[in-house]
Amino acid sequence: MSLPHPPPPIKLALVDDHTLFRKGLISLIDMVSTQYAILFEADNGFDMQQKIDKANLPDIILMDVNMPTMDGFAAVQWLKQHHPEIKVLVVSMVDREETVVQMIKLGVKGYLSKDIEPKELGEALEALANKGFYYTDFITRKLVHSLQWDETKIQLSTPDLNEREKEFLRLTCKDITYQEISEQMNLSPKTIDGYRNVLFDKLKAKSRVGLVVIAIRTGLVVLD
Amino acid sequence: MSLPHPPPPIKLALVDDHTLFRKGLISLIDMVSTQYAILFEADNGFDMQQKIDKANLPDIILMDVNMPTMDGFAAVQWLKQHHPEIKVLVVSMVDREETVVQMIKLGVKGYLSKDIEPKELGEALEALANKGFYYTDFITRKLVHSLQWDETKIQLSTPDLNEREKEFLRLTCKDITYQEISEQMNLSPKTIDGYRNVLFDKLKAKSRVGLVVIAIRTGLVVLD
DNA sequence: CTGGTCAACAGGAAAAACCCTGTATTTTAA
DNA sequence: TTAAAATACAGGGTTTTTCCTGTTGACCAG
Repeated sequence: MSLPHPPPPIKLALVDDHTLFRKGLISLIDMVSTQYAILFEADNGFDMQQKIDKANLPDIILMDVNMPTMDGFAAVQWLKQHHPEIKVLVVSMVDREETVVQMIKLGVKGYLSKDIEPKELGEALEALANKGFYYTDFITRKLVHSLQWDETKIQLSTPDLNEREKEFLRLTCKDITYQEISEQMNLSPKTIDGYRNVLFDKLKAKSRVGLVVIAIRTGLVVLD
Repeated sequence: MSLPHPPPPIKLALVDDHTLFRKGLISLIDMVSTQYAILFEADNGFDMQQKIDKANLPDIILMDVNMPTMDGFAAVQWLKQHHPEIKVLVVSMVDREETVVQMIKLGVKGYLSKDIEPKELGEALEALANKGFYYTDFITRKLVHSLQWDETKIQLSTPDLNEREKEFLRLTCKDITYQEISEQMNLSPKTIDGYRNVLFDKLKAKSRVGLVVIAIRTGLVVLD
C-alpha cells in the first residue's frame, strides 16, 4: 500500500523579454504557493518554441504581448496550433481594448495588467488551474465595450428599406446573378434593375460590390 | 441646519409577462433592501411604453426577453432610443449564447438567469446602482465563447493566399472596377483577370460578389 | 375626378465582368 | 541544369451589369 502522494505541482513557463520582470514574477509565485514548478523561461515566442519540451509540457504559460522576434500574438497562435491544451495567461503592460479582444479571440484563458496586486496573480493562477479560466471585470468590460462599439457602428445612418428591398439586398449578397434573383423574387429582371437603382441611391453605392460591402458593414445583411 | 436626508430610493420597474414571477420578484426585492421603489410593472414592451413617465423615469428596469406583443429586444432598443440613461437588467429563462450576446450588444447592463439565488439578485441591483453594470462569469463566458467561435469559423479551411492575392482581394471588396484595381496594383487589366480566376478557384466563388462575401465571412478581408 | 407618387416592367446600348486560349519571362524544385 | 510552376500579359468573345428613357396600372390626396 502506497503512501498518499503530494499533489503534483502545476507546471508553469514564462515568456517575457524583460528578465527582471520575469524573475520578479517567479519570486512572487514562489511566495504565494509552493504548488507551482517553473519549467522554463523564454525571451520571446521563438525562444519558447525552442525551449518547449513535448515530453514535459507546461500546464500554464504566462505570456507577454510585446516582445521582439516573435510577439505574444504569434506565440499564442503557434501554441494553439501545436499545443492547444496549454492554458495561456497574458500578463501585459498594454491594455488596449483591441489587444485584449484579439488575445481572447485567440483563446487565452486570462489577461492580467502588469500593475495588479500579487494577490490577484495568485488568484488568477489558481483559477486557471481549477476552473480553466480567469475572466475578470477588466476583460468583460473590454469585451462588452467592443461589442457595443460594433453595434453603434451599425446604427449610424442606415436608411430605411422596405421588406422587398431588404430581400433584394439579401439576395444581392449571394453568389448568384440578378437573373436568378429575379426568379427567386418572382419579378422581371427589369424590376430588379429598378431595385438595384434605388438601392444604389439609398446606400450611395456605385456597383453591386458596393451594395454588398455596405450591406454587410452596416448589418443590413448578415452573413450565415 | 437641515437634518441629513435619507438616501433617495432607487427607482425600479419590471417588464415581464408572468404576473406571478413579477410579484415574487418584488417581494424578494423588498426583502433584501428597503432602498428600492417599484415605479411600475408592465406585461410587455408595449405596455412599458404606455406606463413609462417621462417626468419620473426608473433608474433600473428588470426586463424579460420572451414576451408577447413587444419582446425584450424591441423594448431594449426602444429604451436605448428614447431613454438611454435607464439601466436594463435582463432576467430571463433563456440563456442561449446568441440571446445573451445580442442583449449585451444592445447595451443591457446585466443578464441574470431566472434560477439564481435571491442573494445574487440583490448583488446585481446594487452593482447596477453603484458601478452601473453587473457582468458575471456567466456573461463573460458567453461572450468569450461567441468570440472564439467567430474565430474558429474564420480558421476553418481558408486557403493560403500570397500577399499579392490578398491585396487583390482587399481591393476587390471595394466599390471600384477591376480597371481601377489594376491601376492601384500597377498591373495590366489582363493580369487582374488572372488573379480573379485564381481566386475564383481557390475560394470556390463564381463571381466577384462571391469573392467578396467569402473574403469577408472568412476574415480574409476586414471591412473598415 | 385628377394630378402625383409608386411598383412593375421594356427597349436599347454601353461598360464591366467573365472566360478561354496562348505566349514570354522568371522562379522554384528535383 | 532542366523541367515544372508561377507570374505577367494579350486577343477576342460571351454574359452580366449598369444606365437611360419611357409605359402601364394601382393607389392616394386634394
